[in-house]
Amino acid sequence: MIDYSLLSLCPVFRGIPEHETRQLLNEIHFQLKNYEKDEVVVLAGEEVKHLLIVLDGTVRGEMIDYSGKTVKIEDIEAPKPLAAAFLFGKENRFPVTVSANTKAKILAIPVPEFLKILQLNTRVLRNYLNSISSRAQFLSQKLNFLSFKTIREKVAHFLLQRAGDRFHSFELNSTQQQLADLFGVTRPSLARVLGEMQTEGLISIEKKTVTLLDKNALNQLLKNG
Amino acid sequence: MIDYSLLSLCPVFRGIPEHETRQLLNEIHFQLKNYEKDEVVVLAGEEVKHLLIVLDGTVRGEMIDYSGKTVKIEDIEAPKPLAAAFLFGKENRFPVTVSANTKAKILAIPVPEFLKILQLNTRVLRNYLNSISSRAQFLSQKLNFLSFKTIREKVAHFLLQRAGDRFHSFELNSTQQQLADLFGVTRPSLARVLGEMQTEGLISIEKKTVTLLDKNALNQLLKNG
DNA sequence: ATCATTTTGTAACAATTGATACAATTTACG
DNA sequence: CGTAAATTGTATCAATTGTTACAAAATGAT
Repeated sequence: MIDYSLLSLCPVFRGIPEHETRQLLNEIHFQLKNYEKDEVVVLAGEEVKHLLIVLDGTVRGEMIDYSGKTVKIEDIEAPKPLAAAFLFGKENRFPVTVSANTKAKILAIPVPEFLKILQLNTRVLRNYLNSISSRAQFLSQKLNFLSFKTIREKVAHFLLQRAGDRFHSFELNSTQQQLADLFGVTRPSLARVLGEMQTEGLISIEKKTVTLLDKNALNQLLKNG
Repeated sequence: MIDYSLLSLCPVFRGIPEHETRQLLNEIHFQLKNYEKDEVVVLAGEEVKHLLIVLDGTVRGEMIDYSGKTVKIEDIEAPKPLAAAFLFGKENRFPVTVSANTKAKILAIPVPEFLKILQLNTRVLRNYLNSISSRAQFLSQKLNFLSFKTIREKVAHFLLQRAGDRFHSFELNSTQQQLADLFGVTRPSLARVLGEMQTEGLISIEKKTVTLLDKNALNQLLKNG
């Protein structure tokens, strides 16, 4: 019924031998649900009572705006979990409405049963902790980055991080456009700031090599932000 | 040696009877470390190998900027954990250097031992999962909020969220200044946008009562952002 | 009710960034 | 090497927001 070799590709069960996964699932209650194309899997706002893992087919998450219309779409394929980050915490409700893109099979493990698994198997526990921790760290970094308001600050932060403690120059392996997208600004605006920083003697750019000429001044830019 | 009643006030051991906590700690290896005032507890960049819980005194986390100077300070008091969010995940290194503000006593539980506790006690597991999940959810919300670039978008999002699906008006219990701080903008800029929205017939403000006159238009603002 | 304090509305100007366009330079590839 | 494509530098103008200042309105305390 369940393709256990597929499950071991899922972030939660990664690195766990097939027979061990089979054994784990034997110890607990779970449900296998089949959905037809375009059938609704969960509604936004519904309480998250199960860990849902897509075993077959793909599903889509649709944001509903405040007037009730569909906005954004994100696809989730097998064998990915559906709401792994919302199983616990204060607001454990689905942020999106999920519908099946195709015929889909979904494994639903009730939260208390999943807790049992976490306590039975150290590897699953580590996998799960790692995945939500990584997510929190990723969000934290991104948030920290967004806290810099001006382009100058973002660039200074980026340059200093890339150079690290020891070095004063490094190779830039992305284009200005990619950088601009990362910063959420337009390409000409980024180029303007880079140009200004060069004329001010803060940095120098030679082809793809960036050299930091005045690290203290760059740091100063961050403090006064 | 350890004040177990204090430990039960710590987020990780919340709601666990004193004798149970004592029993749990008996099952594992841990260390109790004493620090003198201004002694360094951990260095930024060091790998996180233990869950650290402040049992006595207070410590401070100091960000080190790229030139090696101290920047920001955050105080952590007993009985709070030190790096609970960085025990797992890809980048499990301390983001800050931590020093003792006063004489301090710190409980250090090695990560593998903490994993044991998580598997022994469901309540501790739930506590810990809830705390890092809540953190991720909080960050996610904040990030989502910051994704709105213009003040109009931020205001529209805020208004629609506050009103919810059903209502068209609500009481504002904060001042414009507080709202402006929340949005990360200046007070006059916020007032300007609120004024514009009123003349455009999107909202009306009467004292502290905000009424949404055109929810569809407000939603439209978010989509085209 | 009156007065001091806080909050809000508004205006003028500066600073920053976005949008668009185009030339100069670099890169990739035959 | 030479040419097409991609990337970068730069300019101009519009839009948004910040800064500063001050008056109007609301609030709170006496």
